[in-house]
Amino acid sequence: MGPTLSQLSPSGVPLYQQVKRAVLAALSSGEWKQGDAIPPEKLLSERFGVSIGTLRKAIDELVMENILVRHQGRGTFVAIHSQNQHFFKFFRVVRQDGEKSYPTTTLQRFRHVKASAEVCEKLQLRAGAHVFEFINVLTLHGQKVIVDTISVWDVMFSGLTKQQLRDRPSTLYSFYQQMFGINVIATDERVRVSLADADHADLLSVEQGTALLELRRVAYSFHQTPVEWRVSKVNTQHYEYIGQEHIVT
Amino acid sequence: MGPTLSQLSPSGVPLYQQVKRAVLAALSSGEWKQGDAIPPEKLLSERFGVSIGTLRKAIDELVMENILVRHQGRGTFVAIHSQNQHFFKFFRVVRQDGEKSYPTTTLQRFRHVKASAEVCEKLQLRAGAHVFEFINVLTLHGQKVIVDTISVWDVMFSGLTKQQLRDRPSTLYSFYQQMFGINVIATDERVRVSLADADHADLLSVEQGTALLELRRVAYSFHQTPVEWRVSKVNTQHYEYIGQEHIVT
DNA sequence: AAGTGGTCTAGACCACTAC
DNA sequence: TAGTGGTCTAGACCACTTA
Repeated sequence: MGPTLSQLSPSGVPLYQQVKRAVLAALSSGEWKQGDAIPPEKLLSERFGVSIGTLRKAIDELVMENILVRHQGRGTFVAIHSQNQHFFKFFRVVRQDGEKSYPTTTLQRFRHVKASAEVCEKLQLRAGAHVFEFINVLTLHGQKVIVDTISVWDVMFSGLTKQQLRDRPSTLYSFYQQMFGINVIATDERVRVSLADADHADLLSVEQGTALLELRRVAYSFHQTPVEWRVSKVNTQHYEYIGQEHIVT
Repeated sequence: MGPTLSQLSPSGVPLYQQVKRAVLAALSSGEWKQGDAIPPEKLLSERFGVSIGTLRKAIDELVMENILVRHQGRGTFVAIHSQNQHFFKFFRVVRQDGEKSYPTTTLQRFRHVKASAEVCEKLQLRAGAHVFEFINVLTLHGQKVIVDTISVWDVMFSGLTKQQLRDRPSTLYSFYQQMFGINVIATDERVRVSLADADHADLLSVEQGTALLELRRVAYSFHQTPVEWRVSKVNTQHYEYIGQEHIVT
């Protein structure tokens, strides 16, 4: 254990933000892994040399960002993506009657290719970098509703295979965590309309030229590092996308 | 001023949440209006009979929900919708290069009609209630991009006229605040694809049958009271919808 | 019973704003 | 200079979980 934060930095940066950074550092260094309980608040406040109130303010923000989860009486844990409510933070397609359902995934294609200019830009890669590109078809209530085309940097996901993707027992982001130690904590998602090409029409069992919802998403890990580029095409005949949900007051 | 909250309610509900409710009550009663500074924290903590820390926790949550805005050294204010960053919380259509721009609005139609079954459901009105229904065309960078069809309950917006809507100097939600004391604080927005009918094709200068993005939004005030039902049709040829924005960590 | 997070207090001092 | 919100402390007691 090093020196306390308050001794290190009279930098004008609030203490609780320094604590937050230190916790994030411990997370991305792998000191605490997904599903782990982190040390109790009392212990952490001593480790960082701050009061319990300051420590709690730092943890509060990390909880708000879905990076940690608190359970009264049990402890504070590193968030797991496969948990219900967290999953639907990132998966926002529901039936038009509002019914939420877990999708089942079918891996359609898996390639190792040179990244296109667009992929390089979105993933902040230098030109000529290679990516794994794979296509998933998602089924909801027995209907094929979504086609995901996903690109990830081959260096970051070194060793990724078709078989691993097929066999993963959990959600994709949970798989990223378990196999590669990569935590998806935020996304930037844009929506537009596009028309089904021959491939998508086939995969979704619709006519070519059918209007589809097109989601374009960059997923980020700690320190705003982009880790995944995804284009989803959604058949919204019976489904819809949750753009903004009610904030309860 | 009444008795303090802590004396009133040993109900098991956390004090800071009771404080939050009391502040919301003062807001919806009109004691503090949009743009007003609310009393200083010290004073409020005495009024509600709680410590400054507890009072701050209540205010913190209201700030997080964009209902209040803090300015260090100046005070805490009731949020105004026409403020830049707040406006784009609700208006989430941007150019595909990411450029944000304020829309200009043209009122296309204004009617006083019996609410349809769907409108009754969304606004939680009893069958047979009447609404004002009006249609706006929104222009971005000189192009007609969005058609909004908006319904509000006539009782809640009593006296609303075509002329008022045409002459309003500010955003629609700011207008709701100023003229009717109605604060929009949250929305529930769903997105799907639809094809342009003759009317929308005409208003947007596109071919009939063009694929458009369809946003279906319920806007809520305090206590989850629905105040507006809106269906927006967006031409996403050069624009896109922000589904989820990056959370900075 | 022991240990965890959840709430709450009663201050202190600092940074910023207005006068 | 006075008044505001922003940060921070060093506790206390409560509610919940686990054993």
